[in-house]
Amino acid sequence: MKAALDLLRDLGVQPTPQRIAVARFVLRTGRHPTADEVLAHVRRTCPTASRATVYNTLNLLVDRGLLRVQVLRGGRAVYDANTERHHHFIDERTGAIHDVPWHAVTVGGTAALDDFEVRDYQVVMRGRKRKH
Amino acid sequence: MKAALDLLRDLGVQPTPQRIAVARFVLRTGRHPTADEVLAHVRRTCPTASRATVYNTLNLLVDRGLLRVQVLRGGRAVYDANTERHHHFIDERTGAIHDVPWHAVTVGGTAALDDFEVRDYQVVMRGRKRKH
DNA sequence: CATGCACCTAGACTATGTCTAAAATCGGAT
DNA sequence: ATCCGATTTTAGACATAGTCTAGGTGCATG
Repeated sequence: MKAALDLLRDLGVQPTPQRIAVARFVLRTGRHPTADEVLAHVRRTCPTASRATVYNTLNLLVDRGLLRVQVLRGGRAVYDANTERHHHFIDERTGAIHDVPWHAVTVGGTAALDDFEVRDYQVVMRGRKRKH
Repeated sequence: MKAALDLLRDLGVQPTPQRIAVARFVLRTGRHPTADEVLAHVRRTCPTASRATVYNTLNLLVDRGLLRVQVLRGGRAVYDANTERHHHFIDERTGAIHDVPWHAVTVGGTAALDDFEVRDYQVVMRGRKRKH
């Protein structure tokens, strides 16, 4: 994983401390943080960071394709650094969201739907994460 | 489809005019209305109906299993009278949500996931509805 | 130093949904 | 019919997520 600094530069975006802090956190974590979780984390190194800046930066990264946004956890938007196609598993107990690799699940029949031209899809699963 | 009045009685719930109006609309429409759409419709016959009552009644029907709630359309909850298992197709242009019959799409591999015990799942598709 | 530009901040604003206190209504007992 | 307690409804306050705006800061350039 490239440094957040370089990633921002590659986008032609000024690498301000606020943007670096957002990018560092959200692109490295394997979790699926909400905007407020990002804000809370960014404030640890950048205490005056505002809500608007965090949202602006997240939306910027989404626009540029480095990040995906999904409305999953009870109607809140979560940001997902995994931009490859994948499915999602939501733990009923904890609310945690886990990525499921694309090829772990097979889906058939979407091309045969008469009424719908399917351009994208994903499987959203719910249940319990197994302990090992 | 039974009358809304009888459905409410079967649930052991007092069939007030407000509840009947909510149930009639939401259980009969094939669309996937948001709470505000339900409220707007209910007010046509029951102009003083309040937001709280609509939410209370919708949540009641969800608890009793007559209705499903999904967070789909841009983070808003939509209510779905189709409580059978089915998938969803979201039209990118209009935002309209369409039901896709369970057997129109096949999903495999969910049982073989090592880390997750999948209790329920659905395929969420996006694209364009075909015109006929 | 003055100007302009990109950025950031605080807070106002909107929208969805929940909660509360008080008013209205219901059903049963008299 | 009337009273009473329980349920329901209402209006509005509140909570939360997210967007927008006005103003301020800092930096580069002339």
